[in-house]
Amino acid sequence: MKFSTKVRYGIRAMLEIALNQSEDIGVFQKDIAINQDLSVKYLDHIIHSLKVARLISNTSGRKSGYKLTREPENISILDIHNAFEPGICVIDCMSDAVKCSRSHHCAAKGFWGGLNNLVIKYFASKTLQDLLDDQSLIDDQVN
Amino acid sequence: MKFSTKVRYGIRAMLEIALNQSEDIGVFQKDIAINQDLSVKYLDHIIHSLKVARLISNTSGRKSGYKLTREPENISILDIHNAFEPGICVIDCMSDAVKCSRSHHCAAKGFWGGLNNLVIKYFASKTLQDLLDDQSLIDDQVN
DNA sequence: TATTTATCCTATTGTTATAATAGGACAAAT
DNA sequence: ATTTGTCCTATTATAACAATAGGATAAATA
Repeated sequence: MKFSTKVRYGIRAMLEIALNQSEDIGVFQKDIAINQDLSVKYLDHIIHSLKVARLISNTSGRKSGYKLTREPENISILDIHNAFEPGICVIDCMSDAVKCSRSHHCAAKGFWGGLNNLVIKYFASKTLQDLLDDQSLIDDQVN
Repeated sequence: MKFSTKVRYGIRAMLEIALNQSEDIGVFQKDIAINQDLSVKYLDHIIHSLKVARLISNTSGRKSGYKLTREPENISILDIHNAFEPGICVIDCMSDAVKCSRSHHCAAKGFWGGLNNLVIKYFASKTLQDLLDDQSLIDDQVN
């Protein structure tokens, strides 16, 4: 059970934008790549997904940089996750397209369903602002 | 984020044994395969892992069938999970073999760590007996 | 003792999802 | 006119996982 690299990088990219955006200018893809040790090319895909999900934008085109479309406290980690995945689903027979013929008399179904709900709830409860607060604590410790 | 087929089948195999074992005789691999729609050959691997983890045994050799080594209320789903996986680890940098050089100043670390603990706690809190109880409820509904 | 057969063991193949790279088009800024 | 940050699509690598396969072993039983 592992979360994908895209989700992990997506969170880091969002953090990077949140930390470095300012009123007049956003954050360049290149700078995100440098600060987060990612290839600019690979970051292409990450940025694209975040844009499609309308979590970031670069309204005035090139050279404007990327900014968050909402306040960090209004962006949940579930929002970020779902920019890359169709949703949270710990096993296939949890999804709508149920294949398992035994699902109606499956004793394990309740167990997996409970886990799925737990994970969704956790992702939904944490916001980008929470991670920014964590970042502040870390930075304080260093200084 | 998906749990492996082996873990899912492992839980089902354990349920099958718990439901059908008796004082004098255990459950045959072949019968588990038939009842759970799995190939006998694939079940080989599942059974092997469960044996190595000492969750089941067939002490008197062939024809004795498999029995649980402990009471269902003393077997957690985490025990079953860990018969197939080295442990629960939602992202690689959670593992002991930490590769990520940014881990000491990573703002996302707390988020992932919290999730990891949550999932472990859930797996540890549920026992095979809980699933047997669920099974009883399901069976009651049918009758 | 020969045969059956459930289990045991190891190797191999098939399959899929993911990670990452690559090449170039486009359009705004200078 | 040229630069360059972004945009778009295709392709390749890679690795983990799912599943099959073939045969060895040893206990039961005929």
